[in-house]
Amino acid sequence: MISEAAVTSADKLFYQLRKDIVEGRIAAGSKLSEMELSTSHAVSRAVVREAINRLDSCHLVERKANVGARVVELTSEGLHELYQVRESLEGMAARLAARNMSKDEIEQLQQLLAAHFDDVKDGQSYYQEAGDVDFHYRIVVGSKNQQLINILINGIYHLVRMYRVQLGMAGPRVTTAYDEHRNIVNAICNRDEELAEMLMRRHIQYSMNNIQNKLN
Amino acid sequence: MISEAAVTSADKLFYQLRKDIVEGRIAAGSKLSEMELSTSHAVSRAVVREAINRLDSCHLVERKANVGARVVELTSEGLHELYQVRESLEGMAARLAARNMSKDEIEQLQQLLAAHFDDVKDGQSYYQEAGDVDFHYRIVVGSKNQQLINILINGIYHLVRMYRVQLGMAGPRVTTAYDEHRNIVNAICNRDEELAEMLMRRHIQYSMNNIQNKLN
DNA sequence: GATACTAACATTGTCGACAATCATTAAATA
DNA sequence: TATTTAATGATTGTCGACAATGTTAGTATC
Repeated sequence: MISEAAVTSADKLFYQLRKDIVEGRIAAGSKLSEMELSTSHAVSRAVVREAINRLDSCHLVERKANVGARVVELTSEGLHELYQVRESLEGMAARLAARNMSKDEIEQLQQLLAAHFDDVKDGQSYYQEAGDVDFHYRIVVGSKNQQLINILINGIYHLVRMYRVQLGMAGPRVTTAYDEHRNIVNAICNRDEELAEMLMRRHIQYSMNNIQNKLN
Repeated sequence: MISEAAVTSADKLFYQLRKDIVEGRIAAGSKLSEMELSTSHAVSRAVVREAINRLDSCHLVERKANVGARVVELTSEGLHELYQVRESLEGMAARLAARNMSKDEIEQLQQLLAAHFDDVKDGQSYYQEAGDVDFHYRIVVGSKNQQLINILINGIYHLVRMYRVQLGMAGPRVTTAYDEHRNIVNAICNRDEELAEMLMRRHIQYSMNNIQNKLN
């Protein structure tokens, strides 16, 4: 989807730990011991420290000086706050995508949606999440705003995925999410910035309500 | 304004370098040499590396593996992108502030505005920027959204300040900005989320247009 | 003279050891 | 017995040295 070449050891460890945290192999709220990771992954503490620093950058762990780093906890408030930020940023992304996406990019987006539709029709809800992620990625990238792309893709999305993975995906939203996606694409295709932003914000609000239920 | 206790050496160096970059003592686009900083600040390269990593986290420098870190460049596009993100996030902050600020906090905000007004009346535009920064800080904090607070205050604001400091503050916006602030406070006081967000977004758009002129 | 290769240099990445700080436990005192 | 204090152990912070990579200058070849 998006290539992240790991050139240095710290890169590799960072990607590995990020994956382990997002997918729950390292439990939420648990402590990250530098020594332990150092021995288990066969690298020096320096690269462990650098990896942990980067996890801190994308808000997956919290560091305290002279104490250590803990994986963030998944709470109802945290999810709420995260999705408010997401609503705001992705709303802007949709607006900018309507302004800046090329005809080609829009066409590809429509094709993606068509493929997505076939999956829904055939009842293959298995691919739904990957499709959803891909959809949002393309719009964010289509905004052409590097700052925005960076904050969302290198930062917030991993935390979002952590909530989704560890709380389990919802079922009955598959088809309605498709309709929402279609309307957003139409707005972008019509270069209607205002509508694209509004629809994206609502889409994310619905999405949060859907996950929120799992947490209570 | 907001206390950041520097407990470790890396903290101190990070704050120092951040200040030097924001205020232009370390030129935009220049390279950060680990050895050089290590000797000039009398610390080991390990703390320099940690400090640089943190500068990377708040988008003040860009790192390339096996090559090094450079201070970001100040470009017209960069400013534009930054302010689009700011508009989106601070708009949401104003909305949430209208929802979540306590009566006390709102009253303090009004007092701040009154003091600000006295300054404007007396022609002391000198304090205008500090006042403006303080104003925006309080609304962001008033949102009570930790994720939002973190992204803005520990991340974006320093880059914003970098643009403002190095491009010089604008003059004729002092009084009109005051009016905009007053309207925003009124909306928050009336718990009008919709209006608060809209006014904040416009306020930031105006603010950007004002700085944009300096770059061309 | 321009280009490709090579070698020396400079810079970043990684490592293991030591110093500083925090957490825990045990002892002492009220 | 509850609370404070001291000492011990474990963990993080910092350091200097070595390894790996990128850069540059010089040489050779076409």
